[in-house]
Amino acid sequence: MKSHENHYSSKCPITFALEIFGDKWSLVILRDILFKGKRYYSEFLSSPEKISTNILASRLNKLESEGLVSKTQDTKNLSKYIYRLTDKGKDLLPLMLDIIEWSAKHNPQPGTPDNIINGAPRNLLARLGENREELIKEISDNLEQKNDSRLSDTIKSARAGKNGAGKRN
Amino acid sequence: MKSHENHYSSKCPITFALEIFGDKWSLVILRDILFKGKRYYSEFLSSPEKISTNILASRLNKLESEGLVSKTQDTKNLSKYIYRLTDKGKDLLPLMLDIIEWSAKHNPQPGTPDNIINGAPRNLLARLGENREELIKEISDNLEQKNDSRLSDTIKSARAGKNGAGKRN
DNA sequence: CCTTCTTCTTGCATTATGCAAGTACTTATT
DNA sequence: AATAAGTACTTGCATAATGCAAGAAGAAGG
Repeated sequence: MKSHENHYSSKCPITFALEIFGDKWSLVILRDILFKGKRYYSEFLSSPEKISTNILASRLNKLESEGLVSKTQDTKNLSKYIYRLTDKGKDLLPLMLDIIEWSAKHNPQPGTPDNIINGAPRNLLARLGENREELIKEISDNLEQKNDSRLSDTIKSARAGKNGAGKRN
Repeated sequence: MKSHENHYSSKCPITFALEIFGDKWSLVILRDILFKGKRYYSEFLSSPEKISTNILASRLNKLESEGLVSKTQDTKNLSKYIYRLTDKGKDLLPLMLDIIEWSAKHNPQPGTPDNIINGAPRNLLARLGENREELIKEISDNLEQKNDSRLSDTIKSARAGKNGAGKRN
């Protein structure tokens, strides 16, 4: 990046944000971490959207350099790296929930199971309407959980994704 | 788009949303309508981000076909068209406000005027914290206003943008 | 060792975006 | 009426971003 294009300059907040995560893949990666509990390169690769390896590497690198994601070596397997959200990355949770709500409202999907409303888990949407702040805190607090048994039903269903009748695309 | 790529299929809400406005320019256009009160092609062209004419035309066309924006001929000048947000487009306002809040928190900008916090108007941020729903309703209701004199201070300052000490980039 | 796992990198094809010029219609000016 | 200026685009070509397939390098497992 040339110095006169530095985005830490006087500019609109929308432009600032778009330069950091306004591409085709960054929010998909953040979704995988936030809602699917993913942490490894290979886990991101296995998502249904099929990001290619070079793009994934470059996005993870950018997200790390922007301070949204941290990268640490897995002490149990030195060829693996653990990607986690920083506080700056976790602060995107409200935004992600807004996207989910908007899509749930405007993406009519006939014939999906009862517990999924337009691609979003029903109880996640319900809790969004009831107590948004509580849900945000719960998801945020549970980010480091490795064992599903300690997770709430809301988070479990969110991580399960297309549970029930999964017709893939 | 091939039929098997139709985004109205069983898929995650994040992916659904990204296919509609997850590009470099859509949210910039929506920002101009929501916060700057812009409605004409030439007004979008004059934004500091300098979108090129072909991209602007194709994005407006896509936003219209996705139902976020409506296009009507200006009865006072038949060579002009008015672009407005539909309800589906207006429903992105909470998302836009979250982006603004995130950027305001994480985009440190030294030496900007007192009324601008990291690129966002101070009183907009204040009202976001105090009564978010009221602010959303106010901005939404005032979208059709042509005459600035009837707008609240919050909306006026938001539309003014880099008011005070505008160093451009 | 030798194979497999894991995280990338590299080279090349395809798609998206950027830039400059041109077109068609409408409005304003002379 | 003729000309110029305004407005919303389109078109052709250059550059940049993304997609795909293969390969490289260190770690783990047998």
